[in-house]
Amino acid sequence: MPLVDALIAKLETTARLSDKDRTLLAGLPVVMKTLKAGEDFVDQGSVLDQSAFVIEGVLTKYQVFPDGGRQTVSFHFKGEMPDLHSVLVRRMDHTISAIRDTTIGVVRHEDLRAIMSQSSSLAATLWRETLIDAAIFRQWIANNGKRGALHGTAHLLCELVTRAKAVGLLSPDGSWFLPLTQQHLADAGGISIVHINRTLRSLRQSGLAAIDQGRLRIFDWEKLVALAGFDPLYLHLRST
Amino acid sequence: MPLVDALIAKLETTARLSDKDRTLLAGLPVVMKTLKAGEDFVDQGSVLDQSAFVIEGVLTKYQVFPDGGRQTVSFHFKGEMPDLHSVLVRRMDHTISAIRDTTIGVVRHEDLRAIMSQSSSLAATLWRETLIDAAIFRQWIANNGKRGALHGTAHLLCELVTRAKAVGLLSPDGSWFLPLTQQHLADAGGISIVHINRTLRSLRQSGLAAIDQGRLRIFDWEKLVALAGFDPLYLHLRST
DNA sequence: CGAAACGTTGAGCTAGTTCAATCCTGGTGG
DNA sequence: CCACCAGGATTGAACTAGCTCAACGTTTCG
Repeated sequence: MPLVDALIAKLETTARLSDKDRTLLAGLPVVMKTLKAGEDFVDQGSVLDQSAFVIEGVLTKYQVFPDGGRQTVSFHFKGEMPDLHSVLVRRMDHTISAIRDTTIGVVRHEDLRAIMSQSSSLAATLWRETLIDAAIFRQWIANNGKRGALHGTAHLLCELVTRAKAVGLLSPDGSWFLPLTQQHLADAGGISIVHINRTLRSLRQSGLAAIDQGRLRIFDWEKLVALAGFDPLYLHLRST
Repeated sequence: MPLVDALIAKLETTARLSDKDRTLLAGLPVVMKTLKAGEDFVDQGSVLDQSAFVIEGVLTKYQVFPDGGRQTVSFHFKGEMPDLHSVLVRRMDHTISAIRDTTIGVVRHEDLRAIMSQSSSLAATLWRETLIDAAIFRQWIANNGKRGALHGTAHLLCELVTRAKAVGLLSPDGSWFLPLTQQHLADAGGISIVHINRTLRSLRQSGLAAIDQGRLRIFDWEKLVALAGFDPLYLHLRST
């Protein structure tokens, strides 16, 4: 299976691609690269001339503060491009690293620009991806702000499961080998690892969802959605 | 002064516009509209066929939760387009309203698409604007997450002053008639109005900044920046 | 002047933190 | 096969940040 298929499949969860656009994407020169768990591959402050998409694994984007604190601002799964924005905004305000061993496909900005200039609908599709990322950021502002730990964590889980499902990462029984530790969830929510642990316990004890041995199981999707106030509209998935 | 000048001036704070792009923008059909303080002009869930930019006044973007809670996700000043993304992502996941009496310029998506198809550099400039908005969202995730009330509020003030200065909203003495009440700041930070009040008091008592009678005065920019951990890089202003 | 909106403060409560200890679980060397 | 180790998960206890309720002060404006 060609490397770009992960990217194409992801784009098709939110947009309709023309045959021409699919062909242009398929012709994109891609260099495959493997990252070790915990490896940074884009540094805060650096300038890029290439972007990457996830082929297999998980990436995270985070900021580091002067005092050493860390705020995670996104997670990226199969097919997603965490640094697509670097095509137009070259200096990075965050670090991107691999959460576990991850395979990415690297494409040069030059080549991306070339296919976008050949198809304005493809350019629009890529722009639209970054706008959906922005909508996700808006939800995360609420997760870390008004929602508070319990509702915010529930919302995050709803979102991650919905996104993972869209690109076919869930097991047939609906569970998911969630590739995140409690530390990762804590860094995303801006809360302590102790508190994320207690928040997850609360979700488990109310029979909504549980993570055990790395596997996320949703027991009561309706109730979890209600608790989170989750409306998948902002993800703009074609299937919902 | 033509209505679009506010938009053009704002775009030029972050991008270089060609004569052609400036001409295209200047030819954009704009309908001026005035909004009363507190008036919603885009509703959560609605579908738009037009976008707006601020001519004079302030807009805010916020989400409303099932329980009636509210999370503000952005403020918009002169020249900014809070719903530019609606060109590609039509259904709104948030409400936009005027904070005080505000004049906006409304442009049809159709006309925006037309000028973008005539100039790919103009299209890129507009796309880039939405990417900078996304970078601001990332900072707000941190403001409401890891930074906490004091550091997060300091960071927000640094950002707002920097943005206001870029479009010439500061008085000659460096102060600014901040068009936000403590309630607005609280909704942005996801904290209570009582707590924002105490946070501002703390900033005032440490001699960093004070808001009195609607006027924001920065006493010690260096210290405020240090407290906030503010690095204006993410705003991508040409002047810094 | 009076009303409405905004700002300020105290007091008691709740959510979330830090520190520290303990417990799994999976992997590795002998 | 087992002992050991490292990273992650879990818990208790004491502490801090932030919330709610309620009262009161101040500014603005008709």
